[in-house]
Amino acid sequence: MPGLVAAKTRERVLAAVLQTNYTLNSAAQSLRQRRSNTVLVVVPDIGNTFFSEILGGIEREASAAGLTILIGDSGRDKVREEAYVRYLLNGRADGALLLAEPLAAWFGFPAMNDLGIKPIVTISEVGPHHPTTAVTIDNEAAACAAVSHLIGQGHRLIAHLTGPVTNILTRERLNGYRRALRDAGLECRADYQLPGDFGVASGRAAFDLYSALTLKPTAIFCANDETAMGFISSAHHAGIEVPRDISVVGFDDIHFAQSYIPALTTVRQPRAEMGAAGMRLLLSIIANEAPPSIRLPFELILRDSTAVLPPARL
Amino acid sequence: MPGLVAAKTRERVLAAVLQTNYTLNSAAQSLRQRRSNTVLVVVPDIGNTFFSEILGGIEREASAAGLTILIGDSGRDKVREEAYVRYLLNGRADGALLLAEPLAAWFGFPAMNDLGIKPIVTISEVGPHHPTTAVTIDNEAAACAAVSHLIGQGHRLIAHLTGPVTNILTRERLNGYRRALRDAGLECRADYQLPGDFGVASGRAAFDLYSALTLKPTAIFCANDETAMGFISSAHHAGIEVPRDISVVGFDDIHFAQSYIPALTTVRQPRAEMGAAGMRLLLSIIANEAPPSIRLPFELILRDSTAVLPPARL
DNA sequence: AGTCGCATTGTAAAGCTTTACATTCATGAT
DNA sequence: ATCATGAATGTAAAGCTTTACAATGCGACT
Repeated sequence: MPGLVAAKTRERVLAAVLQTNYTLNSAAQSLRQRRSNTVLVVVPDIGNTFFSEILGGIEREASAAGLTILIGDSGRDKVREEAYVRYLLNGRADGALLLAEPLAAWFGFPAMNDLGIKPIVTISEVGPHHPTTAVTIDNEAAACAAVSHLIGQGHRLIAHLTGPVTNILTRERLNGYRRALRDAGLECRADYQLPGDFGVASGRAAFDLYSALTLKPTAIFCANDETAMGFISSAHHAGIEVPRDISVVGFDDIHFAQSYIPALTTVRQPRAEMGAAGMRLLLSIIANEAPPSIRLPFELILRDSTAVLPPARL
Repeated sequence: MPGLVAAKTRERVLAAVLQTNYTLNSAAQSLRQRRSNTVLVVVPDIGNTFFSEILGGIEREASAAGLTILIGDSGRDKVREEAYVRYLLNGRADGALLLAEPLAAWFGFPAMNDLGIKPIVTISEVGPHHPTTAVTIDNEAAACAAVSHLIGQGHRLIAHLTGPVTNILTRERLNGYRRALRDAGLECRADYQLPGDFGVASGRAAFDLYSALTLKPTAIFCANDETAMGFISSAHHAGIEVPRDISVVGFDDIHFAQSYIPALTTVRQPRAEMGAAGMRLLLSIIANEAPPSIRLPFELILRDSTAVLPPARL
């Protein structure tokens, strides 16, 4: 390899390259190398800011490894997600990073299962039916910490605005909520569990349910920040102020949480790091290793949407 | 073509396909077809919610046309954006949709200019130096409408929180702001133009500048919703309430604008439609047509962050 | 009945890069 | 001086699909 090529030869080649506008054709490259140097990232909803920061982490790690990321928006739609499964089978991507609980489709192809190691990593949500290597936080502990904080502030009547029933995160956070109440010897009322779906609108709708309650909760733990904002927004329009009349805790610490009025008390997930860690796991799997799943720490961020319960209201 | 293939032959082939787990290899396909059936979408910041909805529109139109979209986050970084230019040259994408003013790099390759028609469409921002086919709104008129609304509410002292100086949108919206003032015979004070950069933090910083003004504006027109939220958030912490003490108008009508407290008066851009229209333009260019640029209508959305100026304060 | 044309099927090449292998050359050692 | 070893260069094939072209066959028309 010493001389590699003579200087003048190199020069002539480079000149020719410039003249001809020669560039590598990545299709031919992929074909011969039998890999695409691309990883697929499937997000359930690209409009949801929660995923953006994760994508940032993924992107950073991917470009460091010289990989391209192909972002697919499944819209939580089965058919669309199945279309993305094809991307792996077609060789358009070497592996997939799923930002939602993986559908069965990801495991329905022998080609996928033939490999002892599946080039799939799940971030944030881990599926109980089809376990993959995953990056998560301890949602139950986080929810428990959030609710315990409210209890510490003197709240005894604490509602929970849940996520969509089918989602694993919803169940985990609900369990954490229940555990915190139980540990404090508080009652776990069924009518205090308000249904939501992680969307702003469902937060608004939840406020109507709250309004209809005869014994009003003094605090509410929301399954994510968006629903919390929807709830607070509706409350504001009804003359109910946060945290004066009710304390609200969110989940995720999305970008706008700290600029909201009131600034939102919430649980921060290290989203960029989750994305980066997920990508590193995937690279490791593609390199035929079998890395263990990762659980990252969460952090309770105290801001202005929660307050100590005035003694008079106890 | 009548019989095409006999039923039993078809059956046998299909059986073989199943047995062998045969799937089309897209690399080979791209290589032979000399196109990738993929379009590149370059966003300056995937974490910015403004772009999400545009992406949604692009995605919808693309999947209808059987195309894959490859989303690249340039991070407003020249080097990274130049890397994406390669995607076109490499044949990894058949065309590009740019969600920011295109850099010179997009036009630096003969291969690109050789084609009379460049497979590039710009959405939202159109570059004056390197004009491409584009989808825009009339930013100047929109800004003018927003400021005129404030004037109609009795405001005479109206500030403007600008975007980053290098951005074309900043200039257009600033022009609209000035025009509205001029048309109303109002003074256009230099110290009422507060610098921003479309980020929440710059909105916060702008509030400090506002605080330092001796003659306080009674209204402010912000170049986008994020800076408006930053401004309002800081104001709130300082005991200045919107719209009681100052009216605020944003721009973009991002997802959270209506759930903000107060709900934001803002200019709505038809983002999904802008994305869809951009994709249609690109498809048309790829099909070797030369479609004209498109200008879509905007809409002034009146919410709670603006109010009629009390006569006492005139 | 022969020829022409249409339709279908089959075969081969093109598309561009990478990898593997063979060949050549040079250098060092026996 | 010859052989062996290593490096460097050159050649060919592989990777998978699509497209173009040739060939085959059948039916219809003259």
